[in-house]
Amino acid sequence: MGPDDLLTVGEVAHRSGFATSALRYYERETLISATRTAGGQRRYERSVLRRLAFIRAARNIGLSLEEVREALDTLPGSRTPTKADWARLSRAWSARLDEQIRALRALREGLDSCIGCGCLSLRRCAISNPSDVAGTRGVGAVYLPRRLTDEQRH
Amino acid sequence: MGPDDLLTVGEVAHRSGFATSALRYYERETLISATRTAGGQRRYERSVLRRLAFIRAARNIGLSLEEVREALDTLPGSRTPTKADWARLSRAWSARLDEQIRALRALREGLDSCIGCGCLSLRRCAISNPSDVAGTRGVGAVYLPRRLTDEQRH
DNA sequence: GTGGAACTTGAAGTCAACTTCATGTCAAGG
DNA sequence: CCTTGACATGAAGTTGACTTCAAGTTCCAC
Repeated sequence: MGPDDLLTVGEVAHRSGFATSALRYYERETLISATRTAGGQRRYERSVLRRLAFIRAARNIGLSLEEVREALDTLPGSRTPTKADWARLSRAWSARLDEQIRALRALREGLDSCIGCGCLSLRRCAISNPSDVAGTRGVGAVYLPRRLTDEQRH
Repeated sequence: MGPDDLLTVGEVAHRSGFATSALRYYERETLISATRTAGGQRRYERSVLRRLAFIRAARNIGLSLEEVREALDTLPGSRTPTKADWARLSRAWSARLDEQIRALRALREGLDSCIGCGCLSLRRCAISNPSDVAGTRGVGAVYLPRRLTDEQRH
């Protein structure tokens, strides 16, 4: 009956595009799971690949792992998730993307008017206003990612 | 002739919206500078406020401090930057914003088609494809920021 | 001239999402 | 049976952009 259909970390890493270290990290963070061989090595079911695809997609869209976990937790624990399950999760992203695009456009419009006067006024300029749309709390960019066009992978 | 027109860190912090710790950090990173009193306390010229407004705007748009530094370094060292100087720097952002919006729209379209089938296929789905548009190198989201609507400041 | 708020410093801590390292064990082809 | 590549672990390191801390100093209104 074949080799029991289970995948090693190396195989999962190769097929998912994640590093093995990332897979171990995701396991610690309870985003994925695996059975173990008698010797203690991980063995993954095929379904982990779709789960990892979801994780990558979510990360691409900008969700934190915490948010990914929350989403994954809404999957039925009893049965293998269906396409409809995944579609439901993905659908929620659409609104999020719309919102982000909207925010970006607003920022761009503000920028256009700022360029006209070169002001960047602390009080009037929407772009540089600290208490305005952008709540720069926490780490990193508020509106946009870095390195959008930097696609090298090692 | 008035109190010499110089600002303390506290004043600059209050008027710029940055924490004093951030101002010290920016100084270490040579993004801003200050003179000192006989006793060693910082005193800022008013022009630092516009510089900080630029920094905040750039951060809102998603530039790293490194990129901000590069931009600021193109300002003339000899004279006080004019509105035209600031406008020139801001203009460069417009293209960047356009690019980011474009990438977001592409992502959204891909998502729409993915929702249709619920696939998230590792091979076919543009959204979850590891080697596709998103080169998830470095830290954080590739396409989008987190916490876009989370505006609390403390 | 004094009290206390505001300032100074370097060092260390934080956060997310991993990666790297050192050291040791497992699995399977020859 | 043996070798060797793949795997295991916990601890520590990385990055960017700061914040927090401890301990001491300065400024200035009264």
